[in-house]
Amino acid sequence: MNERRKPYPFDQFEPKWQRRWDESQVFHTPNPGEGGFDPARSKFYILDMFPYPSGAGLHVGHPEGYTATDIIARYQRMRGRNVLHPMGWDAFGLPAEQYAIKSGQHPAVTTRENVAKFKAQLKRIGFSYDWQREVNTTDPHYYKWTQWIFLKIYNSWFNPETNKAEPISTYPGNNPDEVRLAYVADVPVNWCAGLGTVLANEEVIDGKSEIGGFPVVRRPMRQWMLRITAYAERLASELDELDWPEGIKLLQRNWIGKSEGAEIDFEIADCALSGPEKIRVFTTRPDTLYGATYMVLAPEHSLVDLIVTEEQWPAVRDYRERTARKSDLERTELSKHKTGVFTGGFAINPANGEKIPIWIADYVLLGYGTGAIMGVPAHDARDLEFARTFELPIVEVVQPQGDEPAIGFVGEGVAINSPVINGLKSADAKKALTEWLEGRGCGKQAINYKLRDWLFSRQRYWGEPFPIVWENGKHRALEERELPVVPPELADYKPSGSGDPPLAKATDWIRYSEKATRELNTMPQWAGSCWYYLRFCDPKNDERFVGEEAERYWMGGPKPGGIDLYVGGTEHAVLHLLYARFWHKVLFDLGYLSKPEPFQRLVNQGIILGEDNQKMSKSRGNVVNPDDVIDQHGADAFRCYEMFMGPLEQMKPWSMRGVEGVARFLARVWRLMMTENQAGNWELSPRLQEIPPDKAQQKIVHATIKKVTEDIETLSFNTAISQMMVLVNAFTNAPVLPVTAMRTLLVLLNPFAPHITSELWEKLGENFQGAPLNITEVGWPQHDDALLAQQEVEIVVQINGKVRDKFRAAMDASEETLKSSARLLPKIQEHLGGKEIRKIVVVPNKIVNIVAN
RNA sequence: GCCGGCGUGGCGGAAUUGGCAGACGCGCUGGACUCAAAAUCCAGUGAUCGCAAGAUCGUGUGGGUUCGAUCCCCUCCGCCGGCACCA
Repeated sequence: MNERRKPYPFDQFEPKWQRRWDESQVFHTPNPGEGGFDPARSKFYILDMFPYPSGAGLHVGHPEGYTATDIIARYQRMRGRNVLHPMGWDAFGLPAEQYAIKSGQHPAVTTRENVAKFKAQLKRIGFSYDWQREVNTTDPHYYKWTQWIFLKIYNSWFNPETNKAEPISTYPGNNPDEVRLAYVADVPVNWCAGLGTVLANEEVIDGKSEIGGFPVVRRPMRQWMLRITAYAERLASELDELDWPEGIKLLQRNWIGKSEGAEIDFEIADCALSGPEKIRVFTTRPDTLYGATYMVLAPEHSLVDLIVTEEQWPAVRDYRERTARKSDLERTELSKHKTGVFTGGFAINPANGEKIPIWIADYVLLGYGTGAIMGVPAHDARDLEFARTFELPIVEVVQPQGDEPAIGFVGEGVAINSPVINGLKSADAKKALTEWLEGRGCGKQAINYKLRDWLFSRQRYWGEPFPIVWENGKHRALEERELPVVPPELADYKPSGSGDPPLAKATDWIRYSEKATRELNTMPQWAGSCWYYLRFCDPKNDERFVGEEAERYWMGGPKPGGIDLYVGGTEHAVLHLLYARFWHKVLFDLGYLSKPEPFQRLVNQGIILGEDNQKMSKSRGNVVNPDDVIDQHGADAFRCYEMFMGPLEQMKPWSMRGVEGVARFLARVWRLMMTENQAGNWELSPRLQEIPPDKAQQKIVHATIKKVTEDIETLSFNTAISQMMVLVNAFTNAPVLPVTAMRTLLVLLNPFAPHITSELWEKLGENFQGAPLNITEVGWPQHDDALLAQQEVEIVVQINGKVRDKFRAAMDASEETLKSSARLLPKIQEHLGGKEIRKIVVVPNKIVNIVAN
């Protein structure tokens, strides 16, 4: 007999319960207005980041967050709330397309297979999703509305007066295409030849593509952009009210990168050209204007052509060409030392009227601020390096408060050598100088953001087509009734390499009408995940992206964010979480949504490492497959181990031994209530009896109710499980087991291990009355503080902070009583010897510390 | 370089308005059961010294505050994550 006997028959009852849940649809949550909806209950929307269904199937990292949310979903149902707990598929993406390129198989086929695999795996873990709400971003019924939302964005503009998005019809200007929230622009983009597509800034890491690690180069291309920068201020400030980890908020704030300062206009000296051209710079340190001894423009700056002199022209042209050829990677690597070229032109420092040389250098970026800076070498590290390289003058204008040298001092101090603001502290000097400039019409207060507009088009097949057609070189939106725009079948999905999208090959499909042709780009993978949480509220609605009542109910509530808890990985801290907030705010502004934010509370689960403490990867051979774990130890053990490993948010290594330990715990729970008869069948333990628990048992049961409840609320699942282990250990050798105590244990354990607890609950019900037959109908227990109260406490006695003895004393005994009892202890007397007591510190119910020498 | 997080037994981790460090689990050691093994149950398990009672040391390093510090402050070291010429 090779098959090792299971320590308890999970292999029989786990599939049984999963089938029953499926058949009875117990975890289906009706919407308001539907049959079975109970308006008396409050809502709880708990969401997982939906996965990309890859061919590799689920790995143990996915179910970590999913188990956490499942525990809370089941817990909240038992607390009597209407719980929305859905799952779906973020299924547009590169692997399916690349597989299609190789095999010719349509990506939809691959996707369908992978989804089936993922779904089967998730069901095997016993998650309580409402599968009637399943969504798939590649389903035309879904992406119809993704395209619809794009049209809303396209047909809106951001009104700075009202600080929100409005329909484009309210725009008073005469060229609405200039202000649309979705627009076309010739912009320097991140072109990735390896992937055959452009990428968003967020998708480029160290000059390489986030996916695949191919080199990325800057190249001007005509692309769709979303005006996310209009929302920079709100995206940053409205983070304040959200219950997110501070670290993630900071990551987003840094990405948005707000900085306050001033814009200052420098006149061009000896300008041979007609018209008073000026060069505008942005600075966060207007107080250092007197120290500006030169100026630098980005090589691509449009004014360079106007100011460069005859004899400097060859050098400038050469430098520009070299800069253009550099990839982002090279530009980063070469950032160590400064390069640049003098243009031959000069500008006038508006503070002191001095003539300062204008340079170009690639350390000044076209995309940030105005693409031009004033060089203040004394008080900026980069400017100092540049000035030293090219021997430009250095003028100190800030006096440090300490004894550091003024040159190279970048902190705040006192203004010097600056007639208008001398003696002022930096903060006041900034304000004073900005006002002074404003008065003379050559400067004003300004705010800048690092955030760029979102490059929203991709040269791919497997993505949402844009609901846009082109006619006479102009873009135009399709009508709502023309949605969804479904991509054509193709024989060859390969990108052309030139930047032409694969859709260019579908010559029939392209032709929209006699005169108009379709947009050939597709949307990036982020599009579908920007709003899937809304679709979950009402996934089958064909009239609207989400029904109004469903949206109000599930996405409503007293807080700014509608979703009560969102769990997922940190890798989405600035991508998905920023994009989704942006779309949400646009839809909110246009009146389609109840709340300005989507995700009220966010929790990031930590990465699970392999047993070797390394990141799991195929090449290392340390990947753990959930199916194998479930085969051996069952779904309940798998779930409990995932939670018992350590704090949810922490990175931690997998351990098969650890799984065994948790499986042993569940087996002990099983054997607590079941025994094996001589025929080898499990039957109810004769130790179970309908008697009240004794005092000690009652105390531990209520201590466990308290601890497990609190720990679920704070997502401290590991310590909740420990406490239940303590309880089981305490009952393991009891001659008689009170049924009520066992029932409480089963309810507490149910969210963690739903199968074994359902099975045992049912077995108990067959022999003992007085409880619902199904554990899902049971309410969550409440602990009784009176039962936890102690009459006696142990008092620790220390001498000079070292524990020397302990004694028991009545609860809330007076300080005097504790003092004298402690001093009378023989061990204490011995230790004190001839020492003189200088002081006695008493902490009631805890400690007596005798200070002596 | 800048920003953020973390550092506790052989291992995963627990403990915080500053009050018995090491809960729970793994591993290990011994015992019970067994012809034997597995499984299960019981006991022990931070280090050093000691037959023992017990003593001393101990939460990355060094210092400080305090009757008392894993917890608060300062210094340094290490690891992880993010940003990276952002003017």
